Amino acid sequence: MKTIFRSYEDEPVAMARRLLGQDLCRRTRLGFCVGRIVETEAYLSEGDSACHSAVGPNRKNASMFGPLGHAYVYTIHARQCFNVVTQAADVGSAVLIRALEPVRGIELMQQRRNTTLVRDLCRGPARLCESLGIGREMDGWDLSLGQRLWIEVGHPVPATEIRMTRRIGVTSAESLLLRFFVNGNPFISGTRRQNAS
DNA sequence: AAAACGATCTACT
DNA sequence: GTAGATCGTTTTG
Repeated sequence: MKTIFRSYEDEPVAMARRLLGQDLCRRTRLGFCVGRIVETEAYLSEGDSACHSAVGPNRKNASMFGPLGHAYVYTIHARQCFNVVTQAADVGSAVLIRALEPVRGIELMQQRRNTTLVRDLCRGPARLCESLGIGREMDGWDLSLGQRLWIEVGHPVPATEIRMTRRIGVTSAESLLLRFFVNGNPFISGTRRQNAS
């Protein structure tokens, strides 16, 4: 299996940038799905009170402190969010995958999401998890195994096409938002509605 | 035991 | 743009 990772020992910001354009792959009994990563968000272990690891290790966020290069799957609003754990164990930083451009297994995604709108399949962290069938059972999963859930080299994104949103104090005084996305890509979140199918 | 809270999403105006 | 749904986890009484 090819991988973009020379090492998982990266700062979340560098990882958030490098993940753009890579393919998130998912295989289950139901079939094979692939989505190209077009939007990410870095969560730093220090100076960010919105980061789930800020409260210290607990049962829920344990995998965030676990081995690097593993998955951290979190439940919120009755939905799931998928993260890639970065840096060494015990640090507690990760990159949230916020949007994918559907590449393979679109029919299965449509089935899982119960919609035919391709644009709405993986636009948003919870939607992409539903499309790929990523649940809490994948929390802590080793992405380097190349089975069930992993990341492969996709279409690289030129640095000039990468945009960043940086905001401070969104949800609380010391929170930090570092969002990266492929400029102009129709599958990123926050863009207006588009035609069906 | 009940209420409040979220790294969200949908439907509706 | 915003109200309401959603449900596991945390907080409150």
